[in-house]
Amino acid sequence: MPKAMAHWLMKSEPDVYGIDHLEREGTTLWDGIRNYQARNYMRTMAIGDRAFFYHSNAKPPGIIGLMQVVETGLVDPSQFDPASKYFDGASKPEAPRWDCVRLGFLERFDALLSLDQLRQEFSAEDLPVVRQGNRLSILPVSEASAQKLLALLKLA
DNA sequence: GCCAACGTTGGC
DNA sequence: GCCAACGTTGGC
Repeated sequence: MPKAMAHWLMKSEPDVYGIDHLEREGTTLWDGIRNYQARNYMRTMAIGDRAFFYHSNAKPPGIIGLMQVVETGLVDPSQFDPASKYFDGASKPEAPRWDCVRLGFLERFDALLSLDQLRQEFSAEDLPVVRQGNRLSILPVSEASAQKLLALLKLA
């Protein structure tokens, strides 16, 4: 039996890169991740995995769309670009410190599922993004929570 | 604009 | 290896 696809939650600020940008471009390199835990989660992603697109620093913040992993194990080019805010002088091309994945647009939901609503429906154990102070921009979503999220998002 | 949470850095 | 200082995230 094939391994079941995993689900993720990935944050981005809509003013910087939101669901509108992704819908327009079709796919995007999820670059600029400079947190080891988030990077390590990306390393465990497989092609076909799905990710909920979460708008952070938005009014209100919440889940707005669905993406699919289309390419894995890519070197993040911004770490070598001195003009980039994500430039990392300590990372060497022969041993890149940061990598990323490519994500494809799947769906934009009719209504955003706000953080307030998420807090009503999920505990911090079931969906870590609702935990106060959680700054990690990439989080795993359990299969049960993913199915519940999809049901809630389709209902809206 | 404030500030809680928390990862990272650097002195020792 | 400890931990204080610092910087960043991101909700409010």
